Amino acid sequence: MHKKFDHQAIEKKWQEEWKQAGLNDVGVRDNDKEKEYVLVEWPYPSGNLHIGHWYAFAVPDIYVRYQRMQGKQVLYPMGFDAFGLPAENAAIKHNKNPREWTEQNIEYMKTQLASMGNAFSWDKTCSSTDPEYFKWTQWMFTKFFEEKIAYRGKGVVNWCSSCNTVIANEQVQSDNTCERCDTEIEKKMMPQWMLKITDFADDLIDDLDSLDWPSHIKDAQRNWIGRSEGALISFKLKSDADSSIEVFTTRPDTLFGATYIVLAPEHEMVTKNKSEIKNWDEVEQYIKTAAKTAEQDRLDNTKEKTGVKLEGITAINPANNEEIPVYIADYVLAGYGTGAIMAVPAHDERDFEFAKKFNLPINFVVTEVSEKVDAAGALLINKEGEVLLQKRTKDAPVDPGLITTFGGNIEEGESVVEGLARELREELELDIATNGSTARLLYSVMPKTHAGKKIAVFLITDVDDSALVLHEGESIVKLGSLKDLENLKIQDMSEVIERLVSDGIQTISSNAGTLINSGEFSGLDSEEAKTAITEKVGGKITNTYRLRDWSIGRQRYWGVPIPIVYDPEGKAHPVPQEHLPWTLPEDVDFTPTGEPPLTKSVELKKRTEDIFGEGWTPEVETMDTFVDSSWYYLRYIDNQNDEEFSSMEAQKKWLPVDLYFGGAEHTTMHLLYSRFWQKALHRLGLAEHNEPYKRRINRSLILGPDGNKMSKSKGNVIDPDEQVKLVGADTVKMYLAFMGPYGEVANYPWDMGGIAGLRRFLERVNGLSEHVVDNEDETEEMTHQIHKALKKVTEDVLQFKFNTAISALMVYINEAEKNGLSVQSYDLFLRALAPFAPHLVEDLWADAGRTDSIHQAGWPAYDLDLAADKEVTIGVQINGKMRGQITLAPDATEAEAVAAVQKNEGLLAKIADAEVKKVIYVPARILNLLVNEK
RNA sequence: GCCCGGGUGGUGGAAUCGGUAGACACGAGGGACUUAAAAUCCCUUGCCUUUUAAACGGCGUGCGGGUUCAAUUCCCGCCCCGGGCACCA
Repeated sequence: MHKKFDHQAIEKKWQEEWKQAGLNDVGVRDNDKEKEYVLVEWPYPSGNLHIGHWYAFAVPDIYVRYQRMQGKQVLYPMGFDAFGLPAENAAIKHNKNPREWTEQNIEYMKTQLASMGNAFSWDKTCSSTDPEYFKWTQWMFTKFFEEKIAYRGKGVVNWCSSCNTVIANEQVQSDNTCERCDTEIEKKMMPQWMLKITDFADDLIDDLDSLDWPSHIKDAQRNWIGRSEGALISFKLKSDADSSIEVFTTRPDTLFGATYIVLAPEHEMVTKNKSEIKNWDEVEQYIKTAAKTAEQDRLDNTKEKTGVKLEGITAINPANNEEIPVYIADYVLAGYGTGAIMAVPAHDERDFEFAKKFNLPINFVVTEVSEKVDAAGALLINKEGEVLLQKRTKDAPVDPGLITTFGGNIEEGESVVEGLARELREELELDIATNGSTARLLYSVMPKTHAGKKIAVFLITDVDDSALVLHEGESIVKLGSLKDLENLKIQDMSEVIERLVSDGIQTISSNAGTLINSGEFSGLDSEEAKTAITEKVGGKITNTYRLRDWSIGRQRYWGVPIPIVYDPEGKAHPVPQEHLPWTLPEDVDFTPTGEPPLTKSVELKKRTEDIFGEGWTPEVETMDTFVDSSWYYLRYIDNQNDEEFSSMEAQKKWLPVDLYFGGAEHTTMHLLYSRFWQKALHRLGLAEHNEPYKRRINRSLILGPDGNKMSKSKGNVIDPDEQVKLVGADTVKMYLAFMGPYGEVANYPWDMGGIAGLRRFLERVNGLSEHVVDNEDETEEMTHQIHKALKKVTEDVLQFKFNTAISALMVYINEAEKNGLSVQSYDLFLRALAPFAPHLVEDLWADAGRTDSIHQAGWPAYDLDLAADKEVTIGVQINGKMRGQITLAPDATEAEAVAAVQKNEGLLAKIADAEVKKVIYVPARILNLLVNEK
């Protein structure tokens, strides 16, 4: 009889034992082994471990323990990201110093973390609030300051009135609210400490190629950085030959079509030219209104365009020297590009909208022509812009405005154009016959896409003398009269355009194509024209980015003080290294007032004057906590070093991080910031590597049992401490690992029944010793089974498919309980389970008389021959239908397979006397017999 | 609108260089043990037709087509869900 599975006793015993033995410390013990740096995001010490922490730390621990057993020296550090608002808010509430609250929480959380029984390298820990840590955060900041990577900028910032601080763009949610407290964000103009992340934008995009990250994370970062390739072009002002407006455009090829200029309302040119502007009152009024309009409303692109013309100011289009008007409009953003655009209404939808409203000229300068046609629908619009027929079916009578399906049925031998032409003619004939059609004048303007495909567009001037334009995908233009649709000929697009324009019809398209109406550049295609035209007008090919510089100043207390002091003239100076850490003063009232709490510190002011002299003042802002976490992986590896933040030697040994597990929410924040930080250090010669993380795995979310995100208000929170007490750490860990593959973009609901299943499994493991037989008494099949399981587990763990790895162990135990397993196999099985259920397995290992730790016993190697199946059952198909199965050696020949069928009565009966024409046999997969049907 | 993912039993999920769909687990149903319950063990469990039962057969991986001896897997079109970006010139 085996002993009871007393998880509480086992966990306590072995956690203590491992700690005593320093089993999980990295130390120097394994210095000669291959290194592997496995990183998980350090937690904020909120004082309570939640199930997400378990998922984040305990599941990767399987991989860590596996690699250690494989003989690697694995660094798996844990620390605390402990600055930030919750501590400060708690401090306000309890009238304590946030440090006290934080340190208490860290101590408590350490005990919770210990309950996981993870193989954390506690000898390599660090915490962001430790002065020995933030001393280096400050030191790096001063280096960045010296190199102008950190600078005092002035700009529009996101202000959260509830947190009483500035927050970064990345921390503003899509509905313009604060990430922390959901308060609506206001825009404020303030001096700001900034980090020049935009300087690294190209590298941040280009170096993604070298990283072994899931492509969706790379895509998200590229998207976030938002590089646009284009040109800067100067437009001279007519009123004042010396001044000009610079615009950014991605389409310099359309310069000849630029019929006006639009500036953002905040553009400096506006106030600078106040005296020139005749309608200043109106302009000023518009600027005021625009400033008041919430960012959100401005971003609502369904809203009708607004703007005001700057009377008295005109610009010269450098391509054709034409005089064009200048507007201000809020659809142009001050913070992107130059805050000014050249408007090309013929080839940009937004400009088109604006031009329509203000009755501005539209010049077509690009056509799309190609030989390829493949249409999916049709649209007919009359002169008034009313939709008469759109994608309608053949049988339905014409119902103006009705949207149904049309087209697509191309008959054999017809080209797509011919087919559509025929169908359209039939439609119209039917229409005229049945309804005495109203569809006399039909025009089409169809720059839209439908389901990702450009759809066909028809243009018909009237029934007797019609023109037809087909237009699809990248390009195509065909023109003909309705009478001879069969004899369509490709004609010059300019003819179509002229006709469209003379008829007052605009067809706008933002696609590339061939230039028309562009002087010497007509006939070039867009790509060639971009550089040629830019060159001609003295413009500059350049990139622009969506990414803004990182504003890191926070007007709160509990953060790293920005190590800057100002001389009596107000010039900023970095605090020299000898005075670091530049600590937080204690004499502060941190009740939020909107003023940084450090402003009122007498101690800080006195310290500054004592060191630097009278009249010197300290910087009173603290740093964004994302700064702290931008370099923690560098500190872990050399956490005792008081000479450097991290020695080159340590960096060479440990970096880059081999594997970084973390949450999807950090994709465009922490992950981007720390890549930037590493690159900045690298540029300064302080870091060995250019990228911090070689491989990244984003994990999914654990949902409540009801399938919703866990939250106190929903009452669906699973408390890990409670679960651990109930079923044990090993069970909780294995259950989390068993839910589904790790690192997928899928969220798993917690299932009470599911966790009970894992507990049952471990109970069976606990009793497995009763099924152990002498080595020579194990069946061949069972020897095969253990090696097969080992192979599967080994392969799956490397791919983070812990769920199927566990499944393989379950399959094995099902067999072992039935058929018995040898002493040898029991040993192998325990070792394979060790990373998953470290406590129980260690205990069973000791029970089996072993005095070493199973975690140092080495990963069980499998024998490929033993793991291979001796025979396989394959499906037999007759004419492609599954009709039975046969069992063969995996490498059986076709003749052997057919012979097996001959011996199978059921299958023979199905073939009967039909003639077998062909045999398709894929060894170990399928046998398909093609026979003549009788 | 653009860019990524993803749709498989009652549930979580297996299986994709095309080759017996539903491993493993949960849940459910039935049985054993028990005075009883819990726990444990055994059996059944994609759907449909038929049947005491089974066999046989048919259908089945979001929908509609296609390629193939063979499609969850490849191709075309569509629908739905999740994530990122978005008046970014």
